[in-house]
Amino acid sequence: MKRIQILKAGLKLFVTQGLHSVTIAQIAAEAKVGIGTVYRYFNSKEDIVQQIWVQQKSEESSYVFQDYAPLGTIREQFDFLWERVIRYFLEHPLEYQFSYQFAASPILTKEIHELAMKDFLQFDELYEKGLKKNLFKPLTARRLRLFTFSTINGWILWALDEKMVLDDTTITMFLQMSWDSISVA
Amino acid sequence: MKRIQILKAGLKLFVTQGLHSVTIAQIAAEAKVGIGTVYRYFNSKEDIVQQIWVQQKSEESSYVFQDYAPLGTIREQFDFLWERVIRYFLEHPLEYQFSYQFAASPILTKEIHELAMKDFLQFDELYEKGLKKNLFKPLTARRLRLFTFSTINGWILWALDEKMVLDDTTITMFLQMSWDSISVA
DNA sequence: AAAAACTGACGGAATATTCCGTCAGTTTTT
DNA sequence: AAAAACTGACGGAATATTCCGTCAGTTTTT
Repeated sequence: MKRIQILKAGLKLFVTQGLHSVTIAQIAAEAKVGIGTVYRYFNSKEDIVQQIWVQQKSEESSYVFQDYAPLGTIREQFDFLWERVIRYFLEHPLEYQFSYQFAASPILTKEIHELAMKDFLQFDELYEKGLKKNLFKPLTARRLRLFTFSTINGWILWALDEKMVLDDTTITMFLQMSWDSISVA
Repeated sequence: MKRIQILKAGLKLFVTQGLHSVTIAQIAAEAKVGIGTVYRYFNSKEDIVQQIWVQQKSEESSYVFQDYAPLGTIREQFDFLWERVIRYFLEHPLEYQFSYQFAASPILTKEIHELAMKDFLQFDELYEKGLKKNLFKPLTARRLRLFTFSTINGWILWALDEKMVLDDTTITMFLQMSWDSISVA
């Protein structure tokens, strides 16, 4: 419980103030917890960041894959999953910003990334199936997934930045754009 | 001269170690400059980051728009400019990572972003022309530009990460994907 | 030779981290 | 079943450590 409080507090502060200007004492205060307690659960500020990342990716994937069954056409599955990703981030702007800001941070090792990403590998199965049916441009499943993700990722960034209203029509168009970019003409 | 040395040193250290773990003394050492000298040119670490950003975007845009003349088809202009963007980043991985890592940082204010982005507005003219000819999906020029940029941005991230070999064929395909995502079917 | 630029040792403020007493809850003893 | 002993999470004061930013002395430029 306290551990989660600390993670949430850290996430909020890191996103709004930037890693370097957040002190452990601030995190403790925001989490309504003693400073010592922070050290009971974490070794350092970097450790907190790493654990937020893992926790975060885990929450994301639960949301995305909840009730997911790979039925229907590839396109339907594609839309189902990516729409979930989009909605998750739009509903959790703080978490999104954290995700964006730290994705390329040197604090997160390759090991942490792999650990955190393992739940997202289901995406690759989808792309594999699409490739077999010659729906996609000739890249590996992994690369197609990364491509779609980075597209969506950047798009959400400015959608939040410009406080765009994201109704169903907009999201549908966006999924169409993502699809068009990887599918064969 | 020393100012530029400091900016380059800061960029390198921030990217490889992360903002919070880089000290002014480290930057001074890397730049082969006294600590006091850093304070002669900059007020703080945050100030250094902001000035790196501005400097960086300025170098990028010089590279991208060098010898650019809006001739030929929209598609040709599109390819010309975005290929330049891609090549710039591929040739400057450190600069790319800096750009990626700090794009969403709370250190960079809206003012800094606007200042740094003003040289890239030429892109919007291109998109405006394309919109007039009904080549693109019905979004604003600004949004189409941001969309393409985020696509390319994310793509370069994993290209560098996976140490992909980026020959002309790959770049051509990639430009095709970016084009496909915004053009009308 | 005067002014400007530079250097890096140093003091002290800021911050991280440790350490220990407290106390609510649990287990053992009587 | 009451009392005593035990446990370990917790908080925050104390301490260790880092890091900033200044400034006296030095070098370079004009």
